This record gives sequence, structure tokens and C-alpha cells, in this order.
Amino acid sequence: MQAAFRALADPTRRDILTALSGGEMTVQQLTERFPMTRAAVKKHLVVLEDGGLLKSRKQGRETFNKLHPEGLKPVTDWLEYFDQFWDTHLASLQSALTKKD
Amino acid sequence: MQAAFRALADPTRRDILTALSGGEMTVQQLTERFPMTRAAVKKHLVVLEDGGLLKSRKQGRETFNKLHPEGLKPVTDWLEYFDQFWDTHLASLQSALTKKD
DNA sequence: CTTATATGATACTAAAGAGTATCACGTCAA
DNA sequence: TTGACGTGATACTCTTTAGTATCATATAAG
Repeated sequence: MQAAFRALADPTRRDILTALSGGEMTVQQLTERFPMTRAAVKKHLVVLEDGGLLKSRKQGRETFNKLHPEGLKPVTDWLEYFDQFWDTHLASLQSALTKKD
Repeated sequence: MQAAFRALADPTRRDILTALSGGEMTVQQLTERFPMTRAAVKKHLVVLEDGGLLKSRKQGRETFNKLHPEGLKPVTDWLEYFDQFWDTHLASLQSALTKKD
């Protein structure tokens, strides 16, 4: 879980995940979209993969990087605990649901 | 949003939020629960407040720190975008709804 | 075969982070 | 008033991190 939170802490890495939501991309394709060297992008990819948010697949001389959204589950699970203290939108939804009983 | 993600990246800060879910606490009370100095805890509190996850209230010589769950909204909003790429999304939504017995 | 392409890995630098020690100041209590 | 308590703030150290530059290797293309 720590690895996932840590991976999400960097804005570039979040942007990489957003970019990959359109489909898998090679390291080179990703590098073209970010104002940094390929080595820097590669490092971010390693951190993202460590956090379980990314899966890489090697094909020939290219490495395709693919979003792995399941890795977000530990994060959303942790955040969900706090929904009970948030009365703005979720508590009202809950009360609406319990009224239906 | 960056400040919130950054605040959540540290395990101690996440533990502080969990501790505060039981109610507001002073700096001293929090320090007693963590294996570090008061100055270190104070720094974490500043980061959490910068991220909008915490509100502090000064009363006399004490400062009470209170959870501010609304600050999690930018985070959950960002994460929700990826639900559409998550195969088990429907299943988890269903379990969340049926969980309300 | 030769060359260009795509990548991985390492060493290095500069900046940010987490933690401690310490000082100063306002507040509460005897 | 005196002293203890709770806190804020700063300077300092050590580690991590984001980024670059560079070298090495494997694959595709001519």
C-alpha cells in the first residue's frame, strides 16, 4: 500500500497513468509526451510498477506499459474508511438509502 | 490536489489521520502516540493542513487538530476517473451497496 | 554486416523530506 | 510572581528522490 501511495505522490507519475488510460504505450512514446529524458520517465515507470499501478510487457525491442487499475484498490480501500466522517455528500446518500428500508 | 497527494504519501501522516478519526487531539496527545519528537509530529501536521486534510484550532495554550475529510475529495475525484478501467468495478460497487444491510 | 532504434542500468547532482535538538513565547496553576 | 506546560519556529543532519548524462545491449532495417 505504501508503494502505491508513494507512486501517486508525484504529479508526473499521475500524468503517466492518465496518459496510459488511453491504451498501452512504449517508453519512447511516453517520453515524447513529457519534458524530461527517457531515463527519468523510465524511473517513474519503475516506481509505478512497484506500486502495482502498471504492468510492462516486452515485445521485441519495445516495452509496452499498460495501466493496472487494480493496483489502486489498496488506496481506495484506505480512503473509503474516511467516508464515514465526510457528511457532505456520502452521509446524505447513506441516509437516503437507509430511509428506503 | 498535489498537496493532498503529497500529504498522504507518508505512512505516519496517514496514521495521524486515522488517529484523528476518533476525534480531535492536541499536538501533545498525538506525540504520545508516535515514536518521534513533538517537532516531527508538528511538521507532519503542517503538511496535512497544507493538504487540506486537517484543521487546527487554538484554545489557550493547546492546539486541537481535527480531521477535515472534505480535503480528500480532490484525491477521490482523481481516483474515480480510473474506475472505468477497472474490470471488477461493477462487482465492488455491488458489494458496497449490498453491504448496507 | 552495418547502422539506427529502443531499451536497461549505473553514477552523479541538486533538491526535497523526515527527523532531532534547541530556543523563545504565551498560558495555566500554585 | 514563579515555574511548569504546550506550542511554534529555526537550524542542522541524514536520507530519499527527481532529474541528467552516459554506457552497454538487444533488435529492426537497409
